[in-house]
Amino acid sequence: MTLFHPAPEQFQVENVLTALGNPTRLEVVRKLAHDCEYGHPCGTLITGVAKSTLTHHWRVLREAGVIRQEPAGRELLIKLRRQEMDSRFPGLLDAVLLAAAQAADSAETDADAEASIA
Amino acid sequence: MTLFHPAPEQFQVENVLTALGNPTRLEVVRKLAHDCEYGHPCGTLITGVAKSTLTHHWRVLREAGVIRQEPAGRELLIKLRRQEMDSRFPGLLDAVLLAAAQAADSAETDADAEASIA
DNA sequence: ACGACTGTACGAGGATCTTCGTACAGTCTC
DNA sequence: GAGACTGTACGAAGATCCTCGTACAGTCGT
Repeated sequence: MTLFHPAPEQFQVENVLTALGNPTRLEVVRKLAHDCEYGHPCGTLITGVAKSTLTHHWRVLREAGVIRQEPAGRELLIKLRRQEMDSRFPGLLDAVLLAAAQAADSAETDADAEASIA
Repeated sequence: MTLFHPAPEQFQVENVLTALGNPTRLEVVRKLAHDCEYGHPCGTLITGVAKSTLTHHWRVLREAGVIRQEPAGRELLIKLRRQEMDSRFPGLLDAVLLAAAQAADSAETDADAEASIA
């Protein structure tokens, strides 16, 4: 049961975009980007989702080249493959993260606006 | 039958990434980016695909905010909404187009390599 | 008005994605 | 070794996506 990690030359734009095009996965990637030095155990990033569902999302992200999963004891530490992604697709990850951050900001602003109305 | 075009504030990252995550649509966007001043009629961008299939792809791209469809006589001219996309998600479209161009290059290199072997 | 043309709308089939529950493999602690 | 823990593998159900054929609306020429 060795997990497949593609080499940077094997990264495909479509796969990366599809992987990041899912709200759950995009949220995970945002959290990982926040402190990308340390790896996070699989179970600590998202709550309220079944384990097997998460496994599915890890697979999609991993096979697109977005994340790396490294065994550490009985856990698998997840890290963003930021450097490799940047070297293959310069600026892509940054642009997506920036866009996602903007979306989160405007969502907060909306919530504030609604709250101030109520 | 007025086609819906979202305002830039309504653009959502997930939709844009999903729209660009499809090979057919990404190819279309690349062609549009090549000369984004002029609009292309719907039928002139891709061949070998059913009309109704194209209509589906135009809808996905349009509702994500990537393209605009303007009536012109009996045709609909398609343009990239590059400026609006850039103002909402800075650098995103450029990064995707760059990545797609790199992918196309490496595909050509692969083809050349295979051809030189054969 | 009529026919040719461009492209959307609708419905259907097949493939893929998302989610879940359950079962299992490895690892850590006692 | 027994039990708790982390996460994958597998199978299934439901939703969504992709593709197509056909039918229709609007426009241009004659």
